[in-house]
Amino acid sequence: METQNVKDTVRQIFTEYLNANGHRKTPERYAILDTIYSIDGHFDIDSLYSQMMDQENFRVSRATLYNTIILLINAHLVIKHQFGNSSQYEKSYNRDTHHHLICTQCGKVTELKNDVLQTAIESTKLNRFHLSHYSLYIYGLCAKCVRVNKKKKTSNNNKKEK
Amino acid sequence: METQNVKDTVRQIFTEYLNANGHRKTPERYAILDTIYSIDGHFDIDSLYSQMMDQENFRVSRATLYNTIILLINAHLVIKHQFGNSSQYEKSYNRDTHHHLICTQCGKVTELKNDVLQTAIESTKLNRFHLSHYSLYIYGLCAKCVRVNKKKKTSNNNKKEK
DNA sequence: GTCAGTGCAAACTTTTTGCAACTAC
DNA sequence: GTAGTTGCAAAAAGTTTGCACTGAC
Repeated sequence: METQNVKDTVRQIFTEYLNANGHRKTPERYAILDTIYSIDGHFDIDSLYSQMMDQENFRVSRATLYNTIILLINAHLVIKHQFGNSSQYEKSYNRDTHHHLICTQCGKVTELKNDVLQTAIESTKLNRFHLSHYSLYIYGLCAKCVRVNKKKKTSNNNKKEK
Repeated sequence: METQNVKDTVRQIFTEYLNANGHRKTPERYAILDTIYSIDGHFDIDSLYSQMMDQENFRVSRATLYNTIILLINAHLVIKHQFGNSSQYEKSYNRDTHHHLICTQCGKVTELKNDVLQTAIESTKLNRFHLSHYSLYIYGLCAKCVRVNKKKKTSNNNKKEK
């Protein structure tokens, strides 16, 4: 599906959600939705704020961003993650299910797509619990940081030998 | 393994970690470790602070709690979670690997033990990434909240019909 | 016209930091 | 003795809230 198509579809879904819940259809809300669906990967409130100011030239307050994000989460158009210090978000419509590799050293987040894993999680029987969505965070060292650590170790050993 | 045994073992592991990294073995650090290994399930800094004050009668500052927790995470004796607003922690030595069911309505966190799932995750091939640990968070509604919602829905329908 | 939604600033919460006092080594 | 640690308070960072104003309905 093309980007524009996706944007149209999610706008429609959002409209239905707003109608169904008696919320108003404000220009801010659609501008925020549009901006989010222009972003690939993760973002936090601050970078969304900058993006709207600089790229889209649309002025909204942070309070409105927080308010709207909650609506979008409820409409299943955005999902929320909590790695690092601030909450991270990402668009969720028309996206493949994926998992996250998080480097504990540099904080870099990489997406991992794996059908076997996905099936295993989704077919798990849950007692007395009604699944909505899930997040798998895999922590470790990215290739770059493994290299950095090896170098550091070598230079430390040299120091000790002196 | 008995609780006291576990406590002795983790104290020993912590000592080795502190020695290996040139950190001092202060009474605060051991008191914090001990308290953490008295807690079942998750805790945040605030509840750890209260627990040390009230139950253990040991006065430490929050700053020291934050500092020490980082050491314990590095020593693989504690793991950190980020559901809800504040960071949650739990002891990790001698604990079965488990996953988390998080109710999106009431925030209740339940542990889920599932070997099939665990094996599936651990046997996943990761390209250019060196795994350290992982967290699977499953979001949805707990049995209680499903019931609450059903009731609410019914009473809403009644309202509409009036 | 009405009330939900917005912007702004202040408040609040959680975590980090700077610095003087303390203490493990 | 001297550096690593601690406690305290202040600062920072992220998020929520109160309130007057605005605009969607």
